[in-house]
Amino acid sequence: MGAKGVSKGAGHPALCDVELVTVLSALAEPTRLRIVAMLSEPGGERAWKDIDLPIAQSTLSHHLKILRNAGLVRNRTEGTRCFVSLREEEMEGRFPGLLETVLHCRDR
Amino acid sequence: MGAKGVSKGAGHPALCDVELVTVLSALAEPTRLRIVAMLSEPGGERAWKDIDLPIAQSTLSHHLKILRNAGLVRNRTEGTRCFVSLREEEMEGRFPGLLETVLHCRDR
DNA sequence: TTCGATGATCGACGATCATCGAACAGTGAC
DNA sequence: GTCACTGTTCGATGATCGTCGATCATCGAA
Repeated sequence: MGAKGVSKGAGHPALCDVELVTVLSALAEPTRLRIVAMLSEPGGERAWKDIDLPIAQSTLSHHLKILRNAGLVRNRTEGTRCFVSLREEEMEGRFPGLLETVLHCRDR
Repeated sequence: MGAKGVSKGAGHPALCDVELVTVLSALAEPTRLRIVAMLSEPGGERAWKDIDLPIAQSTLSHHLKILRNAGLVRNRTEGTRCFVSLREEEMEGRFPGLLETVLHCRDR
């Protein structure tokens, strides 16, 4: 166990260890940007299975891992299910305004 | 010639044709992010030769092309010399706050 | 016209990436 | 225990990327 009681293979990095370029790389991919935008909608948390995109399950898992490593999203396991959410406040502390600006630019 | 009297092999895209993901991809590389930060410093315009980084000349040309295609920088040819500058106001019109936020996040 | 300088373009290379199906590991239900 | 379900991990494959040296096109100067 890393820092908290986290989910399976994950491991969430401390935001201070995350580089800006890592975050930008994570966001610079259409599918991942779409996931982040989806998670930013009201409701906050999203069940894994509710993220339905035209990609294989293993591909989605791969993208979520990249978003996790970039400190953008958080995994929470509840029983056999998994929930994903944005690390909005923490990202705001590390990279002020970044997430909000990117999301705002996305749907202008 | 594309739209304006532009420089050599370049061709600057209209900002409305540039996708957000393209901009993020362009910024998601250490060398290019460094170039953009360099161009954002007081003085605005930079002579090609004054951009000295530990990379080959052809590599720099390649990175500047990517930044150009992303609408981030502009090339101006004067005789045999070339000057590079940020398209700050135009980027602000297309992606409000993005450039400023990213640059601010870079050197916190 | 010939020369030197400048910056773009051209392969080529190794590395990284997005994608997939298959196999694996953890959980709750039976 | 066994089964079904869920999400991760493992290769593998084809595409893209960053990098380089070499070549090319353009310009001012001699």
